[in-house]
Amino acid sequence: MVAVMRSHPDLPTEPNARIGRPRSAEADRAILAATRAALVELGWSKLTMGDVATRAGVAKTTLYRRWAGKSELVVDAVAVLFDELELPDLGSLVADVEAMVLRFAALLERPETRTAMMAVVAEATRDEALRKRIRVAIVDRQKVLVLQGRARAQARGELPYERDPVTAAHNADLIFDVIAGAVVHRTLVSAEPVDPAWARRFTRLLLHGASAVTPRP
Amino acid sequence: MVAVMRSHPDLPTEPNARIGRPRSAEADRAILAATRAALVELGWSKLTMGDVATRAGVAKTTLYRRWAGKSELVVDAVAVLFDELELPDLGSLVADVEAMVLRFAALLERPETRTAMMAVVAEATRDEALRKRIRVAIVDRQKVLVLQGRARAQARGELPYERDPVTAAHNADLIFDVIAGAVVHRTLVSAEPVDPAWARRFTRLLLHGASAVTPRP
DNA sequence: GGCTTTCGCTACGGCTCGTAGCGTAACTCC
DNA sequence: GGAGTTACGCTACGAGCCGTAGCGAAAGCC
Repeated sequence: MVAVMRSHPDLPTEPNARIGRPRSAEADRAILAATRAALVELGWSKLTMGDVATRAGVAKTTLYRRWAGKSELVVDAVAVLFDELELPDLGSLVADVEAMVLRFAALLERPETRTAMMAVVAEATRDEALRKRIRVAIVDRQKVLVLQGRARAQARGELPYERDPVTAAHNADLIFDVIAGAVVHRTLVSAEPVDPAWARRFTRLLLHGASAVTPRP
Repeated sequence: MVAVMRSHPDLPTEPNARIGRPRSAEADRAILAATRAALVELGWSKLTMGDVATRAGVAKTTLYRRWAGKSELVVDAVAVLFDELELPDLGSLVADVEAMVLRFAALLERPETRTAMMAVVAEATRDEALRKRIRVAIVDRQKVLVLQGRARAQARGELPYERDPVTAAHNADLIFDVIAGAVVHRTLVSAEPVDPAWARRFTRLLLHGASAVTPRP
């Protein structure tokens, strides 16, 4: 997540231990924290590199030595928040999904992530490198949770084991897009809260389908 | 969709027929078209008001007389594209949903919408007025399609009629967030194509649930 | 001590923003 | 036809941010 834009890769010496003055890890910490603070106070669009540098007590040039621009910086600043996400084990697939939805939504409702996520994804539509950065720093880590949840549910006998690995991967990707997409859309586009009642309705829909949301009399 | 920021509402005379030089409808057309062209060529972040004005053959001040800023302008410019969305009647709920998903995805894969949608939603997280503008200009019109689809499916006997109107509204909102959210997430975050195969898998999941994506032997 | 890299600082050209001020054009009401 | 009102194109401007260059000093390796 750190260590970006080094002038030239490790050709001369062995991979670890480069020469010259090392980069201050403390500065990294301060910059990322300052970025999150600025996101909360100003939001994505009014956040400027100069302001972040001032908040962090660092020169503006130091920022540009490590991050190519605002988008890359914000991705790294927000990514650590997603690392706190964990899949709870509540004994049943329904309970696990519901809890996961609520945790994910709580994260998206924080002002930092709320204003940052959509913005960086928007930037990424025209920037392949940024897209990859978002994927490895944020998206892929969430997708792991889906895989964990499925494995648990299969062990419990709540979901069938898939024989074809291609189908299995397809299903995992699909379910991930549905869960993340629905929560994001509800939170950021519809701008309505993801409360326990919504999580319950959504989970019911996800597991049993639209035909079952209102059971026939 | 037009007619914004008029200096004072129609107090003196009757509602229609205001005094003074009327606004050029041709200019509106040219500006919105220029905005879409700029979105395609430059993308959201590099689009500037001055550039749009030049493309449209209009003075920059004319833009600011009608739109408060970039976000509002782009919302209106993209909104007309969503008006082309229609719900096909293919005889079954499955076929209708699949077709709708593909049409919606095709719209999101266009360069104009691709770069614009996420960006304006990101701006809207800190701007209630902009959020409302997006809702009435884009979101609510799509939600109607869900209501249409449900009505048809109910008439066909594919979905149960809901007695409680509150539950009915909840379900419609939920299904809307799931469909739109999943397609948007797949297209813009996962950055993978929504092809007929994906649409089929998604529709199956939506209608019958995760327990049914891989039928038990 | 030599070498290399990072750091803070200052300064800069370039771009975009959003507005003000003007004279002119278009339209309505009397 | 004239008076009143609003929209338009144009120019100019201060303000803010961007991203970089150039410097001397600091902090590590050989």
